[in-house]
Amino acid sequence: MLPAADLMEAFNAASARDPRERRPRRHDPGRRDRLIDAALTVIAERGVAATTHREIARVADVPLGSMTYHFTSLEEVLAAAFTRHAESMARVFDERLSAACDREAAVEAVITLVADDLLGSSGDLVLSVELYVAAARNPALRAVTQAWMARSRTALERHFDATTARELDALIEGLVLHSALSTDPMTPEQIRHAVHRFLR
Amino acid sequence: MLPAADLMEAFNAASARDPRERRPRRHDPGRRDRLIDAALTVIAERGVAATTHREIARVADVPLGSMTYHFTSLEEVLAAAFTRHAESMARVFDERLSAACDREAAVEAVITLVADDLLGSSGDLVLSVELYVAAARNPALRAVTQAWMARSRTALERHFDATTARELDALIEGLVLHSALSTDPMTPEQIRHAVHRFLR
DNA sequence: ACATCATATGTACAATCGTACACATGATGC
DNA sequence: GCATCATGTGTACGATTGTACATATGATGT
Repeated sequence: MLPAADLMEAFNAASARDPRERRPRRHDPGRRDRLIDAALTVIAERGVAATTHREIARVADVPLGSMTYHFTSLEEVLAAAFTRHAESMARVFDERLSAACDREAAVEAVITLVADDLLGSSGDLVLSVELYVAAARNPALRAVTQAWMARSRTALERHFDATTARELDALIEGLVLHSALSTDPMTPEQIRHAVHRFLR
Repeated sequence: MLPAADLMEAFNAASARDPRERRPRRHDPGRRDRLIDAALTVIAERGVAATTHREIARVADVPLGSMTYHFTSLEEVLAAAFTRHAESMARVFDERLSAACDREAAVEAVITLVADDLLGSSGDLVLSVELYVAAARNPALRAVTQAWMARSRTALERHFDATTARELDALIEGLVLHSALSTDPMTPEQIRHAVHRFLR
């Protein structure tokens, strides 16, 4: 066990440094990327409303000034963060569906997508809803969501006709959102039932 | 045409009163209700993030102090506003479905619900998504959404079995949200097609 | 008539915010 | 080596916020 003095020193160095001493300059390439990730963490945990320069900087453990150096405004941070989130979501979508070789496999891919990927991480779900709200009032973010939706629809069209793809996309959206907001989320079996019913 | 002086006077009286003169006291029963409506207006137009005491007071044309008199906190305002919104939505749901006397009419009711009621007023849609986000971090609001979902499901169960009701509820959610976020919203015909396909 | 008190109004205050900006430092190209 | 400048760091400032609170007024019951 460490002496109390050492604990205090470690504590100060890690999080609550003595404000009188300047923190050592760090060589930190890719800090901008880390800040975007930190922004996503904050948005998921606290919401866009609580996402401030200072909070992101605290999570990323960088001084406040670093935010204004890497981003010209808070809007730019949010745009970068949501763009990364949408890209990440779309990639999962692409991968699942391009791995399916026939229609039956595609149906299974959709079920896995909803039950595992989308409902599995509550953080991603919250991020998506936060994005929807933010997009309602920010044209740049609206473009992000539309690109994302177009991409997921295209992925579905590898296996389904255009009309089915669009309807299925909506069903997925509904199943995920509805399930996530409910006290008793739908089980994978219920998801499977709903998808099969629609595609039967 | 009014003289400029009269215009100025009207302007001052209506919105930008001379701060030196105290505004006349108004007998205003039901002001609390009006404030909740004003809050809903602000949330729909500017978002929860921009919903402040001062902005609501401005929209309702009451002094700031009136907000803190009628509500102990901003959270209470939001809770009251979203509760009213959910109640209003649920009522529409109830009315449409209780008016249907057989299953065929119920299907038509669902289609009307989505295509007309839900997609018709973009304000209500925005309010719903704002509520979802707010509910993600506020237990009181989560209870509001859950009560709302339970009620709409019950309304559907007047005409459909429990499993179908739940799946249909999710589909409705997806169709509305998906359609609203898209550049080209689904047409009533497309909505009809999707619902019929699911319930066929 | 008049006292009471729920309601209405105006203002102050500390906290927090986005952003600007001055200064420090070391990686990099020459 | 060494100058340069991209990057890192600390701090200040005006604006806005939620909330508290002092004061004003008229509807209501007696």
